[in-house]
Amino acid sequence: MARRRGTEPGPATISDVARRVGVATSTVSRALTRPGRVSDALRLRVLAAAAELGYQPNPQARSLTSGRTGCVALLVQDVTNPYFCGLIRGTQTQLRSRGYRHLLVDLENNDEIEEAALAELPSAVDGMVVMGAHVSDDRLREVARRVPVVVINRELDGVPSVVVDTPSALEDALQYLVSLGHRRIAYAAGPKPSWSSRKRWAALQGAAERLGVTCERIGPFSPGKLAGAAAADAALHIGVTACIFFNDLLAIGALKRFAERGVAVPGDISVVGCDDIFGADFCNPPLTTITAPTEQVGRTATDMLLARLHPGDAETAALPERVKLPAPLTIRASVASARPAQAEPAPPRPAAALGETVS
Amino acid sequence: MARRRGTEPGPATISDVARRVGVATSTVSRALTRPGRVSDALRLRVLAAAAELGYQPNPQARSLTSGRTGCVALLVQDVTNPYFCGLIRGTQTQLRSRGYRHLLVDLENNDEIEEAALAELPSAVDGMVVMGAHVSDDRLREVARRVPVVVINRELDGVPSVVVDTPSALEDALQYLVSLGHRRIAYAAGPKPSWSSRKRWAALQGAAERLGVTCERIGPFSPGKLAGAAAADAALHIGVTACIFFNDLLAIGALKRFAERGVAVPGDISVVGCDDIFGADFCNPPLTTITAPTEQVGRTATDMLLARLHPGDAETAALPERVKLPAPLTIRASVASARPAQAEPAPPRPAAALGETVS
DNA sequence: AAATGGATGGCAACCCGTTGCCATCGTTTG
DNA sequence: CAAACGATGGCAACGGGTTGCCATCCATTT
Repeated sequence: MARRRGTEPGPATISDVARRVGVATSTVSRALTRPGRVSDALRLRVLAAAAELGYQPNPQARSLTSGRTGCVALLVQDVTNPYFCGLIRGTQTQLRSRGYRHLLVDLENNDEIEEAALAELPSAVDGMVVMGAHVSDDRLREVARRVPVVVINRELDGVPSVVVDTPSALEDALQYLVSLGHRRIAYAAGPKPSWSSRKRWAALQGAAERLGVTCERIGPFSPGKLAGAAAADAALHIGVTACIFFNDLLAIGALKRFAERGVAVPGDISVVGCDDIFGADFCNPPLTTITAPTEQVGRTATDMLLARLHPGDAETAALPERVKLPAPLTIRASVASARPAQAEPAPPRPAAALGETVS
Repeated sequence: MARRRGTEPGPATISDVARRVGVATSTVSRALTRPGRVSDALRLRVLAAAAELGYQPNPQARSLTSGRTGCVALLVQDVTNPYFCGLIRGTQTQLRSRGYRHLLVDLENNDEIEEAALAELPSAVDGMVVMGAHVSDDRLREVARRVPVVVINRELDGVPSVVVDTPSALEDALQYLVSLGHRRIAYAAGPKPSWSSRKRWAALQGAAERLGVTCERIGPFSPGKLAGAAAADAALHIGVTACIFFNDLLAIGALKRFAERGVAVPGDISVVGCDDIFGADFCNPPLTTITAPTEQVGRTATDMLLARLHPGDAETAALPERVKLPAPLTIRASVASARPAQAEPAPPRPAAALGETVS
């Protein structure tokens, strides 16, 4: 191990400061972390000495005794998906303001990585905000017993959660489509294990029944632009006049596929997405979608976590166990009235030039 | 401090394992970290006991003696900008594969946050990958003396760097525009302190001179979609037939503004972006842009950092100090031939000169 | 004047691993 | 058969702070 040489190498330690001031290390420690525990005069001398020496407490040493690491982990399914940008920002902002550092873990949509992260992180962080699709509810509860956890877009007993109320907005969206004359509508589902996708589908089913229209499920599709092409083909195949997609990525991928096949959006088919990710407002046509307040989700989840980390703090006191954030339906140009009734589903038109606007 | 109660609460420690096996903690430590230093028989017994107790070494304690934290920080200007998604992914992948954790710091395009991060992080991480616009070269060098640093998209002596060779591609882009008949071209610059924007502008100036066309600079603009509207207006104001934007965000913002003002792209004005961010391929019209290999940038920068953290490792040995990654010009629909003769007196360059430059 | 008590600072144990050095023991070598 | 040596495991000192508990000291209170 590297021993202290005569001259002082590495960064200043607490005992350097103590020596300088002529007090015990314990006193320096208290001067820095327990304001009020030492006299003001002494505290100022300690602060001055610390500043002179450029002293910075060693976070590792501090966390060894305190048991706290000053780190909070955010687990996201796929950083490549712009949906998560807002989430990251919201989390980041709140953590910084409370002096925490932010460990980011990209699960790369991979269940092994997800499980590995869930197994190893609890010993390295003070808390976790988890948005993972593969882990089971039970396993998540188990992890939550080891370290404070807040889950996003999933609800389970015993673990605080923040969810976006996309399902309610989907009911609005369906009603909106029906009001425009659509009767046969499809839902392009997300991945099998996705809690969100199941909830969305359940809401749509219920609403379709109430409204007396058919809503068929197609998929599951993996939530990427590529799968959007498959979803588009499937929607065309069953001959619906409108399709609601599990998320915008899928919808945007479908938009491209429709254009390739010469199917006009919204002329031949109306498209609704979910989440309102970056790009949903400038794709072609701009997407009617459900706007998820992702940054607020990140902020809220982080606040809830911090409240559990510091019980008794006024700032974050009295946050409920479960938060459901409203998500407005954002109307853009990808939805229009259903075309007058047809006997047969629309046959694909001859392929148009890529990117050509069919309107 | 929470003392051990009779029953064992918290996670198992090394001395729990030692007691179980009936050896000293030092022996357990060596059995786990110095294969060969203890007999195989004993090592197996230790491993078995550790597994039974679910023992996980405490990362904090470990880093206290070793001096290494197992964390690497990535500093990005603005996580809200999808440009950084690829960067994050690339960094994340490499770090994970080498057993490091990933601290993400969003600088929120704010110089105070940037400086605070640069001041505090060195004591908390083993190394940093920095993509920050506000910090000065000198300050960065100073930080790099405290902790290994790799910078992205900036070159300075003494600090390893990874840059995207957008400037070269911009020269190609300019030549491409000229070959299509454009003579008056604008460059919408990024933020003043941006190293990248300066380099891009320098490359364009040089190329414009060689090609005998005018390239005017407008801006600086902050790199967001909103500023894109201002940039669009400025480009229209000076009456160019093509505009190259500092980045795609700006270009996409401009696209929207052009549409609002009834200016056809590429009919009335051609648009070129930089970076090929998420959305550049499905905006309207799809953007001709320069594709930055962001994920590769993240991977390369991380590899370079790890090479410095583990000198003598075969895997990452022999990486140069400076890496420049090529960025192809990606042609989409936002560029077209300049409209025939305008009121503006185009310099009478013979078309022949153009033919030669078309590649 | 004695008793009570709050403010202040020091001592030393402790958090959990890591590692330099030494003791022991069995084995190989001359 | 003794000297030398390699393999193996233990002791204890760290690393850099934090905190329970105690000793002082001075100021009230009665």
